[in-house]
Amino acid sequence: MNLFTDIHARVLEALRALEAAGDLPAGLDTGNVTVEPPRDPAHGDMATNAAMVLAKPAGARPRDIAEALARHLAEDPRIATAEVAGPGFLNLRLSPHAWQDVLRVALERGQDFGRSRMGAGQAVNVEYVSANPTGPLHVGHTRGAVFGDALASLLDFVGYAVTREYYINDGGAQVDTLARSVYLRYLEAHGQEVAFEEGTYPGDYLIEVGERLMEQVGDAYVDQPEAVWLAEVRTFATEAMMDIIRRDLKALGVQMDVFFSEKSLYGTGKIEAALDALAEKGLIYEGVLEPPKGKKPEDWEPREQTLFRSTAHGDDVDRPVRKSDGSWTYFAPDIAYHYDKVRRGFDLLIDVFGADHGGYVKRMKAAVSALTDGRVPLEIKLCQLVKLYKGGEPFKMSKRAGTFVTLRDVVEQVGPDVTRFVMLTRKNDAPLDFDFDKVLEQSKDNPVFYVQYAHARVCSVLRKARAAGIDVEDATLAAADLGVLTDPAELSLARKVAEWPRLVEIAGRTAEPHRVAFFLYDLASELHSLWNLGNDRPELRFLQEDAPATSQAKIALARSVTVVISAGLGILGVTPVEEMR
RNA sequence: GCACCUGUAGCUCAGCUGGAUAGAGCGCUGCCCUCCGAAGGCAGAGGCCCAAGGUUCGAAUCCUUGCAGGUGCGCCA
Repeated sequence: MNLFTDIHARVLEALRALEAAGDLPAGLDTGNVTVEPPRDPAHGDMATNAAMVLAKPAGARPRDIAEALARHLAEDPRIATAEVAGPGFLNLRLSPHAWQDVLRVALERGQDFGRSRMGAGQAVNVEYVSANPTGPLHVGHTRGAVFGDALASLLDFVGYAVTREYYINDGGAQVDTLARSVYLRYLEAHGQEVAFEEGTYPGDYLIEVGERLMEQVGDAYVDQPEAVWLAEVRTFATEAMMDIIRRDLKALGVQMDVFFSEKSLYGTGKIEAALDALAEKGLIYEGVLEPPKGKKPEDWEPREQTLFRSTAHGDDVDRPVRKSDGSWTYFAPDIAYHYDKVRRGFDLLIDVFGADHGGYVKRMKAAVSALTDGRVPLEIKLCQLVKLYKGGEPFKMSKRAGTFVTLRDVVEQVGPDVTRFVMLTRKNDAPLDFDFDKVLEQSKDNPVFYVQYAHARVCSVLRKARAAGIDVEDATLAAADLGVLTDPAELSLARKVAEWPRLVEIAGRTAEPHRVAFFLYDLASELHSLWNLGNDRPELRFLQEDAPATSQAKIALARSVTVVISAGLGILGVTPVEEMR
């Protein structure tokens, strides 16, 4: 149930009636007709631009159309008044029972209030995190993980069939480096002195992996040449790292459906098959790239490589899929991976990348566009950097200084709920400040607290009502007579609740989960505002001790707010709290 | 040099994919507790929406150009 789309449909119906009556020419394009909440609430509950959009094609004056439309709409019982205003807006004011109905629906549907069929069950694959299995996840990955996860939940909520996927980069040379580094830790576990030279990973996190390797193989690899152990240790090390990564993701509340191994693309003909598919379209050729202008690499020399004609699909230059020594570039398995996703039947692909991979967007889109002849869209969401602060002071991340902040550090210090909410209080393409102290502050500066507080306040009212012997089960509240909710402050809050279904659809359409976080903040703000009015005006308090029926109506309003808050927090992956501590 | 992202209140940012007089929080100035938890609320001041053109009934939003900041740019994944 989305009151805005309902009224929108009603407006279109009225327009068709005007056409039928000859008041408007037939066959007008109503695609641009909108029904939205006006910026200024004084203008009413909803406004439609229909008259202005249609004036020109209909060859009529906007105000005339608006007035004719107003006469039709006034017949609808949900619409109290329809007034023409400004250049031709039609401002609608809904009758209180329209809003009261929304509250009833919210209580009846609970967590599913606002669920939409917008996605029409289309299969969408959301790929996120996809960090190299060579080290633990850090703060940057954390943002991508939270964003991707919330986006996946959001799309699910608006009616897509979502698959959450992690691409393991276990195919390249960095896995050999990982294996060698683990081997050093393994020798160390056997009591040897080792040195971590340039090109190895000296991080402490590999100590336990080396120890586990020792437990498993004893001294079998000690003082043996690489040929003996490299392949085995590579597999062991990647699996060990993926265990760590999975554990960290779990601590953050992220659960993947699929872990896809890059390695599985090698030696199986999958890369070749993907490139063959491109070759069949004449998009693969041998050639030499021009050096980038302005910033020419020191050791530039022309080389003949196998290239993908990505410029045919919107890229700026063609991209190599094979190095000059004949081995694959990173791009080649990536093409094969996306080809695989396409062949698994997804209608839409979404990749969540870090901002440092921005340069990769066009070629990846070009590849998918070429492989599917443009049938399967690939949307790439870039997450900007996270800037860390502690007590207002910038907090530099440095491996050498030992201030390498991992996902685990963050989650252990502030908890998964706070981490997730804060990471979603900014657009994905804007940089994010994360202050370890401020995010834990219990004040209204802190949006996490503010939203949770609103939820907890209502829970507290419910507890008190039960103690007073009032039935506040959702079913009872939904059946209560909500007609007593007529105060402007109460209707204003109900209006906000009614906006939720519309808001999630917008958030889903734009793939912007941060909109949910901002909406919850606004909603919480409205609740706090009404709550505070109760200080001076006792009749606005949710709990009316001597009037159970009135209490039920008012509590129904409050409860519907928490229904939306917990649904919204659910999308963000945050657990609502019942009381503050 | 090129590509992508970002320029909105003193600060940090929203702005519903073109709507009416541009919003919130912090900070600043004043109010409101024998209270349903004030861990909060109310009011006020504060704007050339980076700049200049264009598109149209209408632009912070779309297009062009410029300026500023960030990110990236063939054998790194």
